[in-house]
Amino acid sequence: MAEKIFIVEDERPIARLLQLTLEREGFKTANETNGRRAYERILQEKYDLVLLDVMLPEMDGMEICKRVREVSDVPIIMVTARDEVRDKVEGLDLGADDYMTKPFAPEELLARIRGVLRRHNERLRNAEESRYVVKNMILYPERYEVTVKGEKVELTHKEYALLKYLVENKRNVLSRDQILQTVWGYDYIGDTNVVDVYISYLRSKIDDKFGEKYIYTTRGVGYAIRD
Amino acid sequence: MAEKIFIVEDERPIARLLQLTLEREGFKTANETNGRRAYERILQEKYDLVLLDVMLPEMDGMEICKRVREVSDVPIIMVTARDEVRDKVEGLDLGADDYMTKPFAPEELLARIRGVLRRHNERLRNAEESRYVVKNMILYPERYEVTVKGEKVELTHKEYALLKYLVENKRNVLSRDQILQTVWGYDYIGDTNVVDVYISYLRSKIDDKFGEKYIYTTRGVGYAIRD
DNA sequence: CGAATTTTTTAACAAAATTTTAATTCTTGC
DNA sequence: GCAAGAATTAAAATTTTGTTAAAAAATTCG
Repeated sequence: MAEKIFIVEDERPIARLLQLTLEREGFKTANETNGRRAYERILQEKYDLVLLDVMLPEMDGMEICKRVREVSDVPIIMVTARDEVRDKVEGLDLGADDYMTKPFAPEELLARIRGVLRRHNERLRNAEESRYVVKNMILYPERYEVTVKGEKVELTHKEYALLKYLVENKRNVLSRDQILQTVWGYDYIGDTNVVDVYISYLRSKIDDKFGEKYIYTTRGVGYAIRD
Repeated sequence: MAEKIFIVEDERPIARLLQLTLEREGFKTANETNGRRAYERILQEKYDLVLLDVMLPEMDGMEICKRVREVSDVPIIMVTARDEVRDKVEGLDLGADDYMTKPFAPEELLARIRGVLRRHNERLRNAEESRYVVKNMILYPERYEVTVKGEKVELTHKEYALLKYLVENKRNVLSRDQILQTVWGYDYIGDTNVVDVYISYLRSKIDDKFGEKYIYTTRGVGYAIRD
Protein backbone atom coordinates (compact mmCIF):
# COMPACT_ATOMS: atom_id res chain seq x y z
CA MET A 1 0.00 0.00 0.00
CA ALA A 2 2.97 2.32 0.53
CA GLU A 3 2.97 4.51 -2.56
CA LYS A 4 6.22 4.91 -4.40
CA ILE A 5 7.15 8.48 -5.19
CA PHE A 6 9.80 9.46 -7.69
CA ILE A 7 11.67 12.62 -6.76
CA VAL A 8 13.26 14.36 -9.73
CA GLU A 9 15.38 17.19 -8.36
CA ASP A 10 18.99 18.08 -9.04
CA GLU A 11 19.74 20.09 -5.90
CA ARG A 12 20.79 17.56 -3.30
CA PRO A 13 19.65 19.43 -0.17
CA ILE A 14 16.17 19.89 -1.57
CA ALA A 15 16.00 16.30 -2.72
CA ARG A 16 16.99 15.15 0.75
CA LEU A 17 14.40 17.35 2.37
CA LEU A 18 11.70 15.95 0.13
CA GLN A 19 12.84 12.41 0.71
CA LEU A 20 12.86 12.78 4.48
CA THR A 21 9.47 14.44 4.56
CA LEU A 22 7.90 11.73 2.45
CA GLU A 23 9.53 8.76 4.12
CA ARG A 24 8.54 10.04 7.52
CA GLU A 25 4.95 9.78 6.29
CA GLY A 26 5.36 6.21 5.09
CA PHE A 27 5.91 6.73 1.37
CA LYS A 28 8.61 4.90 -0.51
CA THR A 29 10.88 7.13 -2.57
CA ALA A 30 13.36 7.02 -5.42
CA ASN A 31 15.64 9.84 -6.59
CA GLU A 32 16.99 11.11 -9.84
CA THR A 33 18.95 14.26 -10.60
CA ASN A 34 19.33 14.03 -14.37
CA GLY A 35 16.43 14.97 -16.61
CA ARG A 36 16.94 12.52 -19.43
CA ARG A 37 17.52 9.59 -17.10
CA ALA A 38 14.46 10.62 -15.11
CA TYR A 39 12.34 10.48 -18.25
CA GLU A 40 13.59 7.00 -19.03
CA ARG A 41 13.00 5.75 -15.50
CA ILE A 42 9.47 7.12 -15.35
CA LEU A 43 8.58 5.10 -18.41
CA GLN A 44 10.38 1.94 -17.36
CA GLU A 45 9.83 1.73 -13.64
CA LYS A 46 6.46 1.96 -11.98
CA TYR A 47 5.81 4.93 -9.72
CA ASP A 48 2.59 6.07 -8.11
CA LEU A 49 3.52 9.73 -8.36
CA VAL A 50 6.29 11.93 -9.75
CA LEU A 51 7.57 15.09 -8.07
CA LEU A 52 9.14 16.98 -10.93
CA ASP A 53 11.38 20.01 -10.63
CA VAL A 54 11.33 22.36 -13.59
CA MET A 55 15.03 23.18 -13.75
CA LEU A 56 17.02 20.05 -14.57
CA PRO A 57 20.18 19.11 -16.47
CA GLU A 58 19.83 17.58 -19.97
CA MET A 59 16.03 17.69 -20.16
CA ASP A 60 13.84 20.13 -18.26
CA GLY A 61 10.78 19.22 -16.26
CA MET A 62 8.30 20.64 -18.72
CA GLU A 63 9.70 18.62 -21.56
CA ILE A 64 9.62 15.49 -19.42
CA CYS A 65 6.04 16.16 -18.42
CA LYS A 66 4.93 16.63 -21.99
CA ARG A 67 6.64 13.51 -23.22
CA VAL A 68 5.50 11.34 -20.35
CA ARG A 69 1.91 12.46 -20.87
CA GLU A 70 1.96 11.14 -24.40
CA VAL A 71 2.03 7.62 -23.08
CA SER A 72 1.40 7.57 -19.35
CA ASP A 73 -1.18 8.76 -16.87
CA VAL A 74 1.11 8.72 -13.85
CA PRO A 75 0.26 11.61 -11.50
CA ILE A 76 2.75 14.47 -11.80
CA ILE A 77 3.27 17.39 -9.43
CA MET A 78 5.51 20.12 -10.80
CA VAL A 79 7.83 21.93 -8.43
CA THR A 80 9.00 25.40 -9.42
CA ALA A 81 11.09 28.07 -7.75
CA ARG A 82 9.21 30.97 -6.26
CA ASP A 83 7.99 33.58 -8.70
CA GLU A 84 8.98 31.69 -11.80
CA VAL A 85 5.55 32.55 -13.05
CA ARG A 86 6.27 31.66 -16.63
CA ASP A 87 7.43 28.21 -15.66
CA LYS A 88 4.37 27.74 -13.57
CA VAL A 89 2.07 28.58 -16.41
CA GLU A 90 3.91 26.51 -18.97
CA GLY A 91 4.23 23.61 -16.58
CA LEU A 92 0.53 23.45 -16.09
CA ASP A 93 0.06 23.67 -19.81
CA LEU A 94 1.74 20.38 -20.31
CA GLY A 95 -0.53 18.21 -18.28
CA ALA A 96 0.71 18.23 -14.70
CA ASP A 97 -1.93 17.30 -12.14
CA ASP A 98 -0.88 19.94 -9.65
CA TYR A 99 2.02 22.24 -8.91
CA MET A 100 3.89 23.69 -5.93
CA THR A 101 6.11 26.70 -5.61
CA LYS A 102 9.24 26.66 -3.49
CA PRO A 103 9.53 27.30 -0.66
CA PHE A 104 6.75 25.20 0.78
CA ALA A 105 5.77 23.71 4.10
CA PRO A 106 6.02 19.93 4.41
CA GLU A 107 2.34 19.86 5.31
CA GLU A 108 1.46 21.48 2.03
CA LEU A 109 3.52 18.99 0.08
CA LEU A 110 1.84 16.09 1.82
CA ALA A 111 -1.61 17.56 1.36
CA ARG A 112 -1.06 18.01 -2.37
CA ILE A 113 0.33 14.52 -2.79
CA ARG A 114 -2.61 12.99 -0.98
CA GLY A 115 -5.05 15.06 -2.99
CA VAL A 116 -3.57 14.08 -6.32
CA LEU A 117 -3.34 10.41 -5.34
CA ARG A 118 -6.92 10.38 -4.09
CA ARG A 119 -8.31 11.93 -7.25
CA HIS A 120 -6.25 9.60 -9.39
CA ASN A 121 -7.53 6.55 -7.54
CA GLU A 122 -11.11 7.73 -7.80
CA ARG A 123 -10.70 8.13 -11.50
CA LEU A 124 -9.24 4.64 -11.80
CA ARG A 125 -12.06 3.09 -9.84
CA ASN A 126 -14.75 4.89 -11.77
CA ALA A 127 -13.36 4.50 -15.21
CA GLU A 128 -11.58 1.16 -14.95
CA GLU A 129 -9.18 2.75 -17.43
CA SER A 130 -8.79 -0.13 -19.89
CA ARG A 131 -6.98 -0.30 -23.18
CA TYR A 132 -6.68 -2.54 -26.19
CA VAL A 133 -3.29 -2.95 -27.82
CA VAL A 134 -2.51 -4.07 -31.36
CA LYS A 135 1.07 -3.58 -32.51
CA ASN A 136 1.74 0.13 -32.02
CA MET A 137 -1.93 1.00 -31.77
CA ILE A 138 -3.67 1.62 -28.46
CA LEU A 139 -7.42 2.12 -28.15
CA TYR A 140 -8.71 3.78 -24.97
CA PRO A 141 -12.44 3.08 -24.65
CA GLU A 142 -13.33 5.76 -22.05
CA ARG A 143 -11.50 8.44 -23.92
CA TYR A 144 -12.85 7.46 -27.31
CA GLU A 145 -9.26 7.80 -28.35
CA VAL A 146 -6.84 5.84 -30.53
CA THR A 147 -3.12 6.39 -30.81
CA VAL A 148 -0.55 4.83 -33.12
CA LYS A 149 3.10 5.25 -32.15
CA GLY A 150 1.96 7.73 -29.51
CA GLU A 151 0.22 9.92 -32.07
CA LYS A 152 -3.47 10.48 -31.84
CA VAL A 153 -5.64 9.32 -34.71
CA GLU A 154 -8.77 11.35 -35.42
CA LEU A 155 -11.68 9.03 -36.10
CA THR A 156 -15.37 9.59 -36.66
CA HIS A 157 -17.91 7.80 -34.50
CA LYS A 158 -18.55 4.99 -37.00
CA GLU A 159 -14.88 4.56 -37.78
CA TYR A 160 -14.18 4.27 -34.08
CA ALA A 161 -17.02 1.83 -33.48
CA LEU A 162 -15.85 -0.37 -36.33
CA LEU A 163 -12.24 -0.32 -35.19
CA LYS A 164 -13.28 -1.09 -31.63
CA TYR A 165 -15.32 -4.09 -32.79
CA LEU A 166 -12.37 -5.40 -34.78
CA VAL A 167 -9.95 -4.83 -31.92
CA GLU A 168 -12.25 -6.48 -29.39
CA ASN A 169 -12.15 -9.51 -31.65
CA LYS A 170 -8.49 -9.33 -32.53
CA ARG A 171 -7.39 -12.15 -34.89
CA ASN A 172 -10.97 -13.25 -35.58
CA VAL A 173 -12.31 -12.72 -39.07
CA LEU A 174 -15.63 -10.88 -38.90
CA SER A 175 -18.10 -11.10 -41.76
CA ARG A 176 -19.67 -8.00 -43.27
CA ASP A 177 -23.02 -9.16 -41.91
CA GLN A 178 -21.69 -9.52 -38.38
CA ILE A 179 -20.19 -6.07 -38.64
CA LEU A 180 -23.39 -4.56 -40.05
CA GLN A 181 -25.36 -6.07 -37.21
CA THR A 182 -23.02 -5.02 -34.42
CA VAL A 183 -21.70 -1.69 -35.60
CA TRP A 184 -24.54 -0.41 -37.77
CA GLY A 185 -27.37 -2.12 -35.93
CA TYR A 186 -28.87 -3.47 -39.19
CA ASP A 187 -30.78 -6.64 -38.47
CA TYR A 188 -31.40 -7.55 -42.10
CA ILE A 189 -28.60 -8.49 -44.43
CA GLY A 190 -28.29 -5.25 -46.27
CA ASP A 191 -27.27 -4.71 -49.83
CA THR A 192 -24.64 -2.12 -49.12
CA ASN A 193 -20.91 -1.69 -49.22
CA VAL A 194 -20.58 0.71 -46.27
CA VAL A 195 -18.39 -1.75 -44.44
CA ASP A 196 -15.94 -1.82 -47.33
CA VAL A 197 -15.97 1.95 -47.45
CA TYR A 198 -15.26 2.29 -43.76
CA ILE A 199 -12.52 -0.32 -43.84
CA SER A 200 -10.99 1.79 -46.56
CA TYR A 201 -11.25 4.93 -44.40
CA LEU A 202 -9.60 3.17 -41.47
CA ARG A 203 -6.80 1.87 -43.63
CA SER A 204 -6.02 5.30 -44.99
CA LYS A 205 -5.93 6.76 -41.49
CA ILE A 206 -3.98 3.93 -39.87
CA ASP A 207 -2.31 1.35 -42.12
CA ASP A 208 -1.30 3.73 -44.90
CA LYS A 209 -0.44 6.67 -42.69
CA PHE A 210 1.84 4.70 -40.38
CA GLY A 211 3.13 2.18 -42.91
CA GLU A 212 2.07 -0.89 -40.95
CA LYS A 213 -0.55 -3.48 -41.78
CA TYR A 214 -3.29 -3.77 -39.18
CA ILE A 215 -6.44 -4.73 -41.09
CA TYR A 216 -6.43 -7.95 -43.13
CA THR A 217 -8.98 -9.04 -45.72
CA THR A 218 -10.08 -12.64 -46.00
CA ARG A 219 -11.56 -12.95 -49.43
CA GLY A 220 -15.18 -14.08 -49.49
CA VAL A 221 -15.42 -13.91 -45.71
CA GLY A 222 -14.63 -10.56 -44.12
CA TYR A 223 -12.05 -8.60 -42.17
CA ALA A 224 -9.79 -9.07 -39.16
CA ILE A 225 -7.28 -7.04 -37.22
CA ARG A 226 -4.01 -8.72 -36.23
CA ASP A 227 -0.62 -7.96 -34.71
CA MET B 1 0.19 20.07 19.83
CA ALA B 2 3.22 21.55 21.62
CA GLU B 3 5.13 23.40 18.89
CA LYS B 4 8.78 22.61 18.52
CA ILE B 5 11.04 25.64 18.36
CA PHE B 6 14.61 25.53 17.13
CA ILE B 7 16.89 27.99 18.91
CA VAL B 8 19.97 28.90 16.88
CA GLU B 9 22.19 31.02 19.15
CA ASP B 10 25.86 30.69 19.95
CA GLU B 11 25.88 32.61 23.22
CA ARG B 12 25.01 30.03 25.83
CA PRO B 13 23.43 32.36 28.44
CA ILE B 14 21.05 33.84 25.89
CA ALA B 15 20.20 30.42 24.50
CA ARG B 16 19.39 29.18 28.00
CA LEU B 17 17.20 32.17 28.70
CA LEU B 18 15.27 31.64 25.49
CA GLN B 19 14.89 27.95 26.20
CA LEU B 20 13.55 28.54 29.71
CA THR B 21 11.13 31.21 28.58
CA LEU B 22 9.72 29.03 25.84
CA GLU B 23 9.50 25.80 27.79
CA ARG B 24 7.71 27.56 30.60
CA GLU B 25 5.02 28.42 28.06
CA GLY B 26 4.71 24.81 26.91
CA PHE B 27 6.84 24.87 23.76
CA LYS B 28 9.34 22.12 23.01
CA THR B 29 12.82 23.35 22.12
CA ALA B 30 16.06 22.27 20.47
CA ASN B 31 19.39 24.11 20.44
CA GLU B 32 22.20 24.64 18.04
CA THR B 33 25.21 26.93 18.24
CA ASN B 34 26.91 26.26 14.92
CA GLY B 35 25.58 27.91 11.77
CA ARG B 36 26.27 25.22 9.23
CA ARG B 37 24.94 22.45 11.44
CA ALA B 38 21.87 24.55 12.15
CA TYR B 39 21.17 24.85 8.41
CA GLU B 40 21.38 21.11 7.96
CA ARG B 41 19.17 20.40 10.93
CA ILE B 42 16.48 22.83 9.80
CA LEU B 43 16.18 20.99 6.52
CA GLN B 44 16.30 17.51 7.97
CA GLU B 45 14.40 17.77 11.21
CA LYS B 46 10.93 19.13 11.51
CA TYR B 47 10.48 22.35 13.47
CA ASP B 48 7.47 24.59 13.77
CA LEU B 49 9.56 27.74 14.14
CA VAL B 50 13.20 28.82 14.05
CA LEU B 51 14.68 31.52 16.28
CA LEU B 52 17.73 32.57 14.35
CA ASP B 53 20.56 34.72 15.64
CA VAL B 54 22.40 36.72 13.01
CA MET B 55 25.94 36.32 14.34
CA LEU B 56 26.96 32.66 14.19
CA PRO B 57 30.11 30.63 13.59
CA GLU B 58 30.65 29.03 10.14
CA MET B 59 27.47 30.33 8.52
CA ASP B 60 25.66 33.48 9.57
CA GLY B 61 21.96 33.78 10.18
CA MET B 62 21.22 35.69 7.02
CA GLU B 63 22.86 33.09 4.86
CA ILE B 64 20.96 30.34 6.64
CA CYS B 65 17.71 32.19 6.19
CA LYS B 66 18.29 32.74 2.51
CA ARG B 67 19.20 29.13 1.83
CA VAL B 68 16.38 27.69 3.88
CA ARG B 69 13.91 29.92 2.10
CA GLU B 70 14.80 28.41 -1.22
CA VAL B 71 12.96 25.29 -0.18
CA SER B 72 11.14 25.63 3.08
CA ASP B 73 8.36 27.73 4.44
CA VAL B 74 9.23 27.14 8.09
CA PRO B 75 8.56 30.29 10.15
CA ILE B 76 11.78 32.15 10.98
CA ILE B 77 12.27 34.92 13.49
CA MET B 78 15.62 36.69 13.20
CA VAL B 79 17.32 37.87 16.36
CA THR B 80 19.82 40.73 16.05
CA ALA B 81 21.84 42.89 18.41
CA ARG B 82 20.35 46.29 19.11
CA ASP B 83 20.56 48.90 16.39
CA GLU B 84 22.09 46.68 13.75
CA VAL B 85 19.63 48.32 11.40
CA ARG B 86 21.21 47.09 8.23
CA ASP B 87 21.08 43.52 9.43
CA LYS B 88 17.50 43.96 10.42
CA VAL B 89 16.46 45.12 6.99
CA GLU B 90 18.47 42.53 5.14
CA GLY B 91 17.08 39.81 7.35
CA LEU B 92 13.54 40.67 6.32
CA ASP B 93 14.53 40.78 2.68
CA LEU B 94 15.80 37.27 2.96
CA GLY B 95 12.42 35.93 3.88
CA ALA B 96 12.29 36.00 7.66
CA ASP B 97 8.77 36.24 9.04
CA ASP B 98 9.67 38.62 11.85
CA TYR B 99 12.66 40.01 13.71
CA MET B 100 13.57 41.04 17.23
CA THR B 101 16.37 43.17 18.65
CA LYS B 102 18.25 42.18 21.77
CA PRO B 103 17.59 42.73 24.55
CA PHE B 104 13.87 41.96 24.60
CA ALA B 105 11.20 41.22 27.14
CA PRO B 106 9.94 37.61 27.36
CA GLU B 107 6.44 38.91 26.67
CA GLU B 108 7.56 40.42 23.41
CA LEU B 109 9.24 37.17 22.36
CA LEU B 110 6.14 35.12 23.10
CA ALA B 111 3.86 37.61 21.37
CA ARG B 112 5.96 37.55 18.22
CA ILE B 113 6.16 33.76 18.22
CA ARG B 114 2.43 33.39 18.62
CA GLY B 115 1.81 35.94 15.90
CA VAL B 116 4.09 34.24 13.42
CA LEU B 117 2.69 30.79 14.18
CA ARG B 118 -0.86 32.00 13.79
CA ARG B 119 -0.15 33.61 10.44
CA HIS B 120 1.67 30.51 9.29
CA ASN B 121 -1.23 28.27 10.18
CA GLU B 122 -3.58 30.48 8.27
CA ARG B 123 -1.31 30.28 5.28
CA LEU B 124 -1.27 26.50 5.56
CA ARG B 125 -5.01 26.24 5.67
CA ASN B 126 -5.23 28.25 2.49
CA ALA B 127 -2.52 26.30 0.76
CA GLU B 128 -3.87 22.87 1.54
CA GLU B 129 -7.09 23.14 -0.39
CA SER B 130 -7.34 20.74 -3.28
CA ARG B 131 -7.51 21.85 -6.86
CA TYR B 132 -8.04 20.44 -10.29
CA VAL B 133 -5.60 21.64 -12.91
CA VAL B 134 -6.10 21.69 -16.66
CA LYS B 135 -3.63 23.74 -18.67
CA ASN B 136 -3.82 27.24 -17.20
CA MET B 137 -7.18 26.62 -15.59
CA ILE B 138 -7.49 25.83 -11.90
CA LEU B 139 -10.74 24.79 -10.29
CA TYR B 140 -10.94 25.09 -6.50
CA PRO B 141 -13.79 22.85 -5.33
CA GLU B 142 -14.07 24.27 -1.82
CA ARG B 143 -14.06 27.85 -3.01
CA TYR B 144 -16.49 27.25 -5.81
CA GLU B 145 -14.05 29.19 -7.95
CA VAL B 146 -12.30 28.87 -11.28
CA THR B 147 -9.32 30.83 -12.56
CA VAL B 148 -7.58 30.88 -15.91
CA LYS B 149 -4.12 32.41 -16.05
CA GLY B 150 -4.73 33.65 -12.53
CA GLU B 151 -7.85 35.54 -13.56
CA LYS B 152 -11.15 34.62 -11.98
CA VAL B 153 -13.88 33.35 -14.28
CA GLU B 154 -17.47 34.19 -13.30
CA LEU B 155 -19.68 31.16 -13.79
CA THR B 156 -23.29 30.42 -13.00
CA HIS B 157 -24.18 27.42 -10.88
CA LYS B 158 -24.91 25.10 -13.81
CA GLU B 159 -21.88 26.24 -15.75
CA TYR B 160 -19.70 25.51 -12.75
CA ALA B 161 -21.27 22.11 -12.12
CA LEU B 162 -20.77 21.11 -15.74
CA LEU B 163 -17.18 22.30 -15.81
CA LYS B 164 -16.44 20.49 -12.56
CA TYR B 165 -17.86 17.25 -13.90
CA LEU B 166 -15.73 17.55 -17.01
CA VAL B 167 -12.61 18.39 -15.03
CA GLU B 168 -13.14 15.54 -12.59
CA ASN B 169 -13.09 13.26 -15.60
CA LYS B 170 -10.31 15.00 -17.47
CA ARG B 171 -9.54 13.33 -20.81
CA ASN B 172 -12.60 11.07 -20.72
CA VAL B 173 -15.38 11.72 -23.16
CA LEU B 174 -18.71 12.15 -21.39
CA SER B 175 -21.94 11.57 -23.27
CA ARG B 176 -24.78 14.07 -23.14
CA ASP B 177 -26.82 11.50 -21.25
CA GLN B 178 -24.14 11.02 -18.61
CA ILE B 179 -23.90 14.78 -18.24
CA LEU B 180 -27.68 15.19 -18.03
CA GLN B 181 -27.84 12.56 -15.33
CA THR B 182 -24.96 13.84 -13.23
CA VAL B 183 -25.21 17.60 -13.64
CA TRP B 184 -28.93 18.07 -14.32
CA GLY B 185 -30.20 15.07 -12.38
CA TYR B 186 -32.42 13.94 -15.27
CA ASP B 187 -32.95 10.20 -15.09
CA TYR B 188 -34.71 9.85 -18.43
CA ILE B 189 -32.89 10.38 -21.67
CA GLY B 190 -34.12 13.83 -22.42
CA ASP B 191 -34.81 15.35 -25.78
CA THR B 192 -33.04 18.59 -25.08
CA ASN B 193 -29.95 20.48 -26.12
CA VAL B 194 -29.21 22.22 -22.81
CA VAL B 195 -25.88 20.48 -22.61
CA ASP B 196 -24.85 21.88 -25.99
CA VAL B 197 -25.97 25.33 -24.95
CA TYR B 198 -23.99 25.22 -21.72
CA ILE B 199 -20.92 23.91 -23.46
CA SER B 200 -21.24 26.90 -25.74
CA TYR B 201 -21.48 29.23 -22.72
CA LEU B 202 -18.39 27.69 -21.12
CA ARG B 203 -16.47 27.99 -24.35
CA SER B 204 -17.26 31.65 -24.72
CA LYS B 205 -16.17 32.32 -21.14
CA ILE B 206 -13.03 30.16 -21.18
CA ASP B 207 -11.78 28.88 -24.53
CA ASP B 208 -12.66 31.96 -26.57
CA LYS B 209 -11.80 34.50 -23.91
CA PHE B 210 -8.35 33.10 -23.18
CA GLY B 211 -7.56 31.80 -26.65
CA GLU B 212 -6.85 28.23 -25.57
CA LYS B 213 -8.77 25.08 -26.32
CA TYR B 214 -10.04 23.29 -23.26
CA ILE B 215 -13.32 21.66 -24.28
CA TYR B 216 -13.26 19.16 -27.10
CA THR B 217 -16.22 17.69 -28.93
CA THR B 218 -16.26 14.05 -29.91
CA ARG B 219 -18.93 13.97 -32.57
CA GLY B 220 -21.68 11.48 -32.04
CA VAL B 221 -20.52 10.88 -28.49
CA GLY B 222 -20.10 13.87 -26.22
CA TYR B 223 -17.58 16.25 -24.70
CA ALA B 224 -14.24 16.07 -22.89
CA ILE B 225 -11.83 18.46 -21.31
CA ARG B 226 -8.14 17.93 -22.00
CA ASP B 227 -4.72 19.50 -21.53
C1' DC C 1 -44.86 41.14 -1.83
C1' DG C 2 -43.69 42.27 -6.36
C1' DA C 3 -40.53 44.36 -9.68
C1' DA C 4 -36.09 43.74 -11.59
C1' DT C 5 -32.43 40.94 -12.64
C1' DT C 6 -30.23 36.75 -13.52
C1' DT C 7 -30.25 32.06 -14.81
C1' DT C 8 -32.07 28.21 -17.21
C1' DT C 9 -34.55 26.12 -20.86
C1' DT C 10 -36.58 25.79 -25.30
C1' DA C 11 -36.61 26.26 -30.04
C1' DA C 12 -35.01 27.30 -34.53
C1' DC C 13 -31.72 27.82 -37.97
C1' DA C 14 -27.21 27.85 -40.22
C1' DA C 15 -22.96 25.60 -40.62
C1' DA C 16 -20.14 21.75 -40.42
C1' DA C 17 -19.12 17.03 -40.36
C1' DT C 18 -20.42 12.36 -41.06
C1' DT C 19 -22.63 8.69 -43.36
C1' DT C 20 -24.43 6.52 -47.30
C1' DT C 21 -24.90 5.61 -52.04
C1' DA C 22 -23.28 4.49 -56.27
C1' DA C 23 -20.15 4.43 -59.99
C1' DT C 24 -15.51 3.25 -61.23
C1' DT C 25 -11.07 1.19 -60.75
C1' DC C 26 -8.15 -2.26 -58.96
C1' DT C 27 -6.79 -7.20 -57.27
C1' DT C 28 -6.82 -11.80 -56.81
C1' DG C 29 -7.16 -16.53 -57.91
C1' DC C 30 -8.30 -19.68 -61.23
C1' DG D 1 -7.03 -13.00 -69.22
C1' DC D 2 -11.25 -12.93 -66.94
C1' DA D 3 -14.72 -12.68 -63.56
C1' DA D 4 -15.87 -11.96 -58.86
C1' DG D 5 -14.83 -9.67 -55.07
C1' DA D 6 -12.64 -5.72 -52.98
C1' DA D 7 -10.99 -0.98 -52.81
C1' DT D 8 -11.49 3.72 -53.84
C1' DT D 9 -13.59 7.99 -54.75
C1' DA D 10 -16.80 11.76 -55.20
C1' DA D 11 -21.18 13.52 -54.63
C1' DA D 12 -25.67 13.38 -52.30
C1' DA D 13 -28.18 12.71 -48.23
C1' DT D 14 -28.40 12.87 -43.55
C1' DT D 15 -27.09 13.87 -39.00
C1' DT D 16 -24.99 16.47 -35.55
C1' DT D 17 -23.42 20.53 -33.57
C1' DG D 18 -22.89 25.62 -32.50
C1' DT D 19 -25.14 29.72 -31.81
C1' DT D 20 -28.64 32.83 -31.06
C1' DA D 21 -32.76 34.84 -29.37
C1' DA D 22 -36.65 34.64 -26.83
C1' DA D 23 -39.57 32.43 -23.28
C1' DA D 24 -39.85 30.53 -18.76
C1' DA D 25 -38.27 29.96 -14.27
C1' DA D 26 -35.76 31.20 -10.38
C1' DT D 27 -33.56 34.47 -7.53
C1' DT D 28 -32.50 38.94 -5.58
C1' DC D 29 -33.56 43.14 -3.51
C1' DG D 30 -36.05 47.13 -2.06
